[in-house]
Amino acid sequence: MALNAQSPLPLYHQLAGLLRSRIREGEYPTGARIPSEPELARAYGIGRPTVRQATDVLVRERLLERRRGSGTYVVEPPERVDLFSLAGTLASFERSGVPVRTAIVQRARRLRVPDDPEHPLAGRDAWALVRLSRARGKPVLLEHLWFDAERFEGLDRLSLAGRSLSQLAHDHYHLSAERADQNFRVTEAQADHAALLEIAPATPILLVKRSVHFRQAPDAVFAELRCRTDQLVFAQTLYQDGDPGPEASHA
Amino acid sequence: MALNAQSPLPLYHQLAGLLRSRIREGEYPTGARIPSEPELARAYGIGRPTVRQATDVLVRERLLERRRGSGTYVVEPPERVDLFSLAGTLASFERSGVPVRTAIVQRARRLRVPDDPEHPLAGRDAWALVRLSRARGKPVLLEHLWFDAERFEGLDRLSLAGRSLSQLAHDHYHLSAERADQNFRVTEAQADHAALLEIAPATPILLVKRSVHFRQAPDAVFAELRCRTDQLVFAQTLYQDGDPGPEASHA
DNA sequence: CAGTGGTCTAGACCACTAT
DNA sequence: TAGTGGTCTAGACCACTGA
Repeated sequence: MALNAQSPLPLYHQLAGLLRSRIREGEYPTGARIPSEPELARAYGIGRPTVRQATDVLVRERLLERRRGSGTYVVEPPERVDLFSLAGTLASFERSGVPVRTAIVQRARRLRVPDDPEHPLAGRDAWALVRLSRARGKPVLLEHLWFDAERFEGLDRLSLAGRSLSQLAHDHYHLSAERADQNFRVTEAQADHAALLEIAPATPILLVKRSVHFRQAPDAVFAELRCRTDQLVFAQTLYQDGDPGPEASHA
Repeated sequence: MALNAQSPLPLYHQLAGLLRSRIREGEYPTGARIPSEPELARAYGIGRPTVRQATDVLVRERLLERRRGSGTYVVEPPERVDLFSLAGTLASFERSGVPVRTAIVQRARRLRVPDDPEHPLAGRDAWALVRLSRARGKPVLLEHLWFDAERFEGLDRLSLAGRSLSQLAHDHYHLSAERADQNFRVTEAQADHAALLEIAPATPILLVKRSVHFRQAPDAVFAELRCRTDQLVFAQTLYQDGDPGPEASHA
């Protein structure tokens, strides 16, 4: 439970991780106030600036929120964009009462990715799998995913059902997604995709191509998402980076 | 040029602004190294932690990049998502050699926004305007924009042509966009929209509805973007918030 | 090797919130 | 008024980069 000053991992990072898991495990539930900065500093025998550095990380992750004069609080559900799917969207639907169920259509198999100028893994070995998500009994999202075979050694032996793939990448491979490039186009569904999505062939659907970048490995994951926007509206929230917001308003 | 310790604006924020304008004005061009942290601290008579706090802001804005042992450098063009349009996309096309031209289709006029559950300004007064963007001579993006009339008092008297609307909001109204919610659907173009986009009526297009939130004013801007993805692929980059990245790799 | 950013301490004063 | 977060100082040691 204590922090290790000898560890190569900085103290503020250790503390951030500690607080993060306490929040996830419910010790500090949503809306709760975490111990004050001086308290944490005393408790862990570190300086207050180091405590702030740790909570800074979590504030930027939108897990914590500071209220001057009052305390630091655990914030409402993250509502983050999940870079591995449109799961951010789907999760928000779950909350609104519409359950979303995701099933594996095709288990992970290793293959050589064929040539495709838009596919960052083209010509390399990858694990490929296909998932289908349903809401209100209707299929709404078909995902084709490719994972760099070297980076994700042994992916086929992991159980993927019902697990967040970004969580999996983090826990099993110590990879954290940093950035994703994606683009949007309207296309007509191919016959096989249409069948899975239960629509007529050539029905226009939303096609999103997404490339996920990790700090240690750019372009390690690629995904094609096909969305039935007649059944589910796909949403996201964008945050403008930068200013944590100064205390005073400008004159 | 000096910092003012009496100002209600924090020192680190003043310094961040100073550095930001020097970068914009070309004093520190792309790729250049800015003065070291100790140098800046000496030059402005402040502590090094305060200098770091200032450059932290710019690092999060992706304007600066730190290289340990070497220095802090001005980073390649921002490539940010412009919350007022798909201009991030369009700008990147500009760089790739495809010029994009935007014209006002309908000048700003004040109106009462009709009822619409998806329109955050419904029932309130707003400035409404319409823009059309072309690439390679073909229309690719039709934007309907609504600005809260109270927040954007006098918007009709400003010249909007060729100006970034987020720059305008910042310069004239001291509003900086913080967050945007948006959703994506495939729809069939209405007759009037189809005419402007030079496509057949009922052609499927991408419809993006976006609500822009400011620190001081949530939901002050709303936009409907209609995109011809057959001509231009709409792209964006998402950044995972959080970790600035610790120094050491984990064991 | 000198200089850089990365981390950390031990204080300090302030504006603000809750009571 | 006591406690909170917001800002700031003046140091320190370290790992790393580049000449």
